[in-house]
Amino acid sequence: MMKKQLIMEKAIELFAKQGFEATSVQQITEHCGISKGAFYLSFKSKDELIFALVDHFMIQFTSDIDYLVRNVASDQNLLYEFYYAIFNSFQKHSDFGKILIKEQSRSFDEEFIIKMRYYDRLMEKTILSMVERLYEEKEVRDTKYDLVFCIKGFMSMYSQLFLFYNVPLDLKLLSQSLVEKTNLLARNTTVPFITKDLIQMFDEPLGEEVTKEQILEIIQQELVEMEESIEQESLILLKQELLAPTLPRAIVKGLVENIRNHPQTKWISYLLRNYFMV
Amino acid sequence: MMKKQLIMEKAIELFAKQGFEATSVQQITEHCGISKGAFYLSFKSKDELIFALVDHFMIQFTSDIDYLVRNVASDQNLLYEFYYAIFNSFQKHSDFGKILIKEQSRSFDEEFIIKMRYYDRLMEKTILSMVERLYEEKEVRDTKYDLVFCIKGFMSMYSQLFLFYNVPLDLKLLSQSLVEKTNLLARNTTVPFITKDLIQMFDEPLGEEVTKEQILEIIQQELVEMEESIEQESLILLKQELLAPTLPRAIVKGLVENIRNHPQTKWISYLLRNYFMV
DNA sequence: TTGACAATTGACCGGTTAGTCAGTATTATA
DNA sequence: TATAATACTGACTAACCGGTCAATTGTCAA
Repeated sequence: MMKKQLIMEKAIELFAKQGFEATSVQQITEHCGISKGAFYLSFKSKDELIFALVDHFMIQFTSDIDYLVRNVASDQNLLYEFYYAIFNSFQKHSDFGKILIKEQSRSFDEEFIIKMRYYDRLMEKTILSMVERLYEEKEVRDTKYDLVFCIKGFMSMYSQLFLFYNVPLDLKLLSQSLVEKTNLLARNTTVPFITKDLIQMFDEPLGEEVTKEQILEIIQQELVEMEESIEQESLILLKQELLAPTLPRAIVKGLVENIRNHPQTKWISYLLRNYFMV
Repeated sequence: MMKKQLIMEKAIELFAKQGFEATSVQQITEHCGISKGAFYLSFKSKDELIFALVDHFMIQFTSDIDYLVRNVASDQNLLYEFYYAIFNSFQKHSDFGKILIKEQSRSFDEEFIIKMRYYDRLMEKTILSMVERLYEEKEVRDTKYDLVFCIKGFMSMYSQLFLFYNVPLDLKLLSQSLVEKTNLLARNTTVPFITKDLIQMFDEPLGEEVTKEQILEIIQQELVEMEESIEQESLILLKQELLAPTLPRAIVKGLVENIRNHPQTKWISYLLRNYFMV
């Protein structure tokens, strides 16, 4: 399974430079120092690779930001921390960001569009919960969907600076600047455009919640590939808890926290956080 | 030359659905009901087709918006008219809009990137001049570049609604909503991020102005393909004026106005408006 | 009706691609 | 060390691509 990692890392570099279509499997394998056949031992097809890449990064990105929004204690700093984390992530994974922008060309690929829309809506959900936490209900009741839209607009607009110019940017100033803009819009907007009705017109309800069985399956799949570690032990305990709840909430929360920083289990941590509501 | 038109129209449909790379010349010609060879009578290559498409639409879009910003009399309405025109155009040409978004995947194609960056900067210039006209210099001196960025962000964010959902949207309300947001940001922002210095770091000076000779060449090229009309007569007079200025400004302005609404001469009208400064 | 010219066709070419598979090398096991 | 299982290789295939050009069809003046 180490090969999978290697291929993904090398493929990102090439995709970012040349785009997905323009990069051949041959090029990737040469860049990895392996044969073409070896590629197909790790991935069933070239498409499976790009999907794996998208999942790998979007899962990390989405669950990191969600964790942050749930766990920054001070309302005062939340918005700042949010923007900072977003752009820090864009900066760190700029190669993947480039791929994401380029591969909007795949927007005719049904599977791809559904996948992206799914992560997009998870992010929207997170932003919305942040907005609802930060501002008075009466203040933003009618305008909060516009606000979410504007925040996403700021994110996408300013992140282009990271992706297309290799200029070192002052993340702190940028975050401050966007905090001010967001607060201005949140506290003074009176003419909303995106109403709840409008949202519902193009948002079919977010696919039914992930079920216990699905989570168990993901856990099982992950367990077979893990070596002995705190994460593995935590995951086993969480699996038992999922089958038959016995542990106190505090312990469950701690276990979920244990697996939060491992890339392979981050997603499970996110799913369990939602499932156990800890 | 009628074939060219036909190919461009049919190609847009296919590109919007499938993307540029994924659409073969064969598919295009089949969709047009012509042979593959006939395609190469109108365009030297597949690339030349996409460049022609980009030029055709971006020229119209850019010069229409620029004309509007220069000619809406009332400052009161300008911003509203601006947004309305933008989204109206996105709605009308949503197929081309989709191509534009998808073909950011061509960002490794040097020629393409330069072309797009050129139109992007023309648009930025227009927006900046609007901002400078609408707001007090002392109010937006330090924040106007951020403001331009935010306006572009609003444009790109909300235009996605037109491109990805076939929902009839209330353009008037949307424009009003964005006017309010823009005014809020313009009048209250105190923490700028994009400074003039930063702009200059990634904006090499906008390519030297188009010269008189270049304009003459474009006019000449256009004249040979034109049938007798007011536009043709105006263009001939403007050509003479360019070679030896004799006419009063009012007449020049009128002649430039005459050729503004013809798709083929719109760009010339834009260039001459800048050249004669009328 | 003829013949010269222009417009149009589609089989064809060289090149590239994703994906396969028979065979080879490596490792683990007994 | 012998055997079995696994990991890996790279030549090969079938399909498709953009682009060409000899052959065919259409047009119109004489």
